Amino acid sequence: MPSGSPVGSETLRRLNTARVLRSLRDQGPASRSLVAQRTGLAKATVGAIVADLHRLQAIDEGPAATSRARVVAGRPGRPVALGGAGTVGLGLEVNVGYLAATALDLAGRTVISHRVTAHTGHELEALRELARDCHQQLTAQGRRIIGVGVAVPGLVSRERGVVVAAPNLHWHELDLVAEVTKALRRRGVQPCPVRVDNDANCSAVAEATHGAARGVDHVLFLTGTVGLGSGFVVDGRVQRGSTGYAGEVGHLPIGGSERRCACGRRGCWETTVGLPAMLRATGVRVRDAHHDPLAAATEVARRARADPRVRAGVREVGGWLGTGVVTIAGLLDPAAVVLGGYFVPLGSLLVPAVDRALRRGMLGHGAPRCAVVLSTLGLGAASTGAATDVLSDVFDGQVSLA
Amino acid sequence: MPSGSPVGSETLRRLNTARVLRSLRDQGPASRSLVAQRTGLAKATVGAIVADLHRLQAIDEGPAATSRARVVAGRPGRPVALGGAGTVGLGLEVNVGYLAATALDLAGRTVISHRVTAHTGHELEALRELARDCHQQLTAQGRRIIGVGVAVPGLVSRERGVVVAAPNLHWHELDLVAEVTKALRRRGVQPCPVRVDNDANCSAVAEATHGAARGVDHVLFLTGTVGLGSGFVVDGRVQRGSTGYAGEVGHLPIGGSERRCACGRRGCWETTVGLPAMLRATGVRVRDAHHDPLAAATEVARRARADPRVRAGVREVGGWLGTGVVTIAGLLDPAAVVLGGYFVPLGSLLVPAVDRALRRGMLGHGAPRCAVVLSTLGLGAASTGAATDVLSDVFDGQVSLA
DNA sequence: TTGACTTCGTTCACCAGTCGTACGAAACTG
DNA sequence: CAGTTTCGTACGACTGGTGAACGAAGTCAA
Repeated sequence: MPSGSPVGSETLRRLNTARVLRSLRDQGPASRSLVAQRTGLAKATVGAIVADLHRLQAIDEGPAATSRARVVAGRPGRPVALGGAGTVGLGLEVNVGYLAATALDLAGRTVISHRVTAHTGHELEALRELARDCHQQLTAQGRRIIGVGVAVPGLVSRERGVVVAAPNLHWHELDLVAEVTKALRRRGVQPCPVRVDNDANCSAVAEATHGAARGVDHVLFLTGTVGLGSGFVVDGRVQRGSTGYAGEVGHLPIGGSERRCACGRRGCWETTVGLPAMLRATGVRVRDAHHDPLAAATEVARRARADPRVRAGVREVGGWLGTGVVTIAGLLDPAAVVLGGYFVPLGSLLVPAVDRALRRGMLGHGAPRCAVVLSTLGLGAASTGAATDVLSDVFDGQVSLA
Repeated sequence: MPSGSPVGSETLRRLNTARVLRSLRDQGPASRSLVAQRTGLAKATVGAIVADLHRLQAIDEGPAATSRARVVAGRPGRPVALGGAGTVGLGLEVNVGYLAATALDLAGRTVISHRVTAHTGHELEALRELARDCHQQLTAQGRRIIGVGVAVPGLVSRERGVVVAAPNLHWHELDLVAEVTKALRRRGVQPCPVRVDNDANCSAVAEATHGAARGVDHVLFLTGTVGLGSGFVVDGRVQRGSTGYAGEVGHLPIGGSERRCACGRRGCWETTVGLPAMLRATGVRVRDAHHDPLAAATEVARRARADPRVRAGVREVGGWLGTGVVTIAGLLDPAAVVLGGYFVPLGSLLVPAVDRALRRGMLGHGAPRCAVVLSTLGLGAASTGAATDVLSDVFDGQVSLA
């Protein structure tokens, strides 16, 4: 129960502005009068809020509907839609060898989408440069950046803005928020807030908002790489647990494997469903699988089409995947499970396996079964999610646009 | 993201009133001026809010501090404390053969604490009567009942106010909210809102607010009965998942048991840590264990003191309990795990076992380990939690006291 | 005892925000 | 072109929070 800041009348405006924004996002463009109806606010209030948003270039005001489309008599309303040329959230992803950037406007449209490679070991410099470039590009367009989110493959402390440990990048206790903030500092420009998050969490947000599970309230995202990542998103917000370690599923004792895990223990789930386990089960050998899990999985999928033994191997891994999903889904009760990462190329075999496990394993009670779907966002997921997370502060009324 | 109701100025007052109440609850009694400092509100605002609360008998105004206790010069403040004779939340628990009632005031003090037995099959009548009695008793004291929460051993739909299935009570699709509301209806008295919840969820709330994990932000509660119940409480609120089945941990595939479960499948966790499993592992035979798990566990504990083989059995079950806790805690990342139900009498053996499993099983990364503690609330836990849940609407600012 | 000093709680004028009503604007209908 | 319907805004009333000012109620020291 965070104490937050004292509640004055500007909070009221922020909350009601957020109401209007959510209505426009979730129920589509509408006239002021319809928005008033949908939100329960007075017409005058909506008028004032829309005027504010217009001034901030957060919305587009369409022309009156053409006469043929209208049904009733009376003065036609001027439809208002999210968009405008003003406000964006910027999401950045750092990873081994590459970086990605996505900027989204309030309507969820992609304003910037970059992907650059970086020399291993020089990711931080590349990130600083990418952040600067995007910032410059957006401000040159006259846009205001609500905030910057950075997705990192590792453990992060959100409160401190620090990457606690990102082994693949060889980062430890790196104050990434400070780094990026410094990179964006420029004279005459007020600094925009920067935050850090785990890349799987970001991807989860992206899938729950723009991707395969768009609009679903409780979404479990599982991504296969060399290890395993996950994120649980409720109403657009990641559930983090007390220390932020919630969702570190790779090392849960699931699957009863006796193989020793990289973490030093035995029985970790990822020793049965990580990419190495998949390659082992299928007998497929791929060079440099660690550096490109997607290519490796695509190769496995290709071989599986011809070779029944490879298919059987994929199904075996799918079984372990299903076992874990049953446990996690039984505990969290998501409405949808999204599989991402290397699971995607193998989806045609893995999704049915997980689905079957869920059908067998979940308690019935007549509840609607949770859906299993494949990630649709691909490589831009993490940066998209980071940008979305920044924007959701506005839609939640936690932050003012002004 | 629930749409809620439109935000007017009375919402502002509700939110700020909640701020004041939380400050008094979490940081103790204080003068108006200190509350203003703690909440960030203006002195004038706090004065107005306190006046409102006083009028509603939600607070007690103490005398000025005695001169000897004071440190600084200046006019002494009149300390304000939660309490008053006005506002309470009422919690009811139905179970097989007995019912319990707890009424709490805003300070968390127990105003009513009843426990009655009921003939099996007649629990609903007994519940109606108990609700009526408590209601009458409280209104006779001039108290206002914010709401009534009913704890039920079974699956409930909170939105519909319906008990979906409570096998032990032989209830199916029972509209319990309607039943209790009807029982409380009386001419001249405005109806007070009634809600239903699972009993384990209620107990979890109670432990996280008044019990063994008081004040902890993320609390996992596990209660052993014939089966297994759980609840995950974040900042005083139960996490329910998309369909309300979150926390149905008994039938998760944990522990690798091959024994057939009552649900018809194999491998359910409760076949290794439920009361029958404990009796099996220890070789202790108790008559009517199903009807009094606590007595059965107490008998096991007694025998364990003398017989090392019984101790070994308890430890074996403790090991399975630990395995499951590691999985669940790894996923949810609670700051504390509270063991309740039949686990309590066996705590001196089970807590160390679970603790050990956590030490071995959780990823380190230097994070503070999550604590394992025993429930302290005993049989009143569920009704206390139901009452607490009702009151937390006030502390969250979702409901006005007026 | 008394006056200086400090802190508390309230009063008051002001501001921000929402609401309902009224009214002009902008369409359609016949 | 008058009648009708709906849209969007202007305006006054009301609620609630805020800072400044002020009386109240203590302590402290001469």
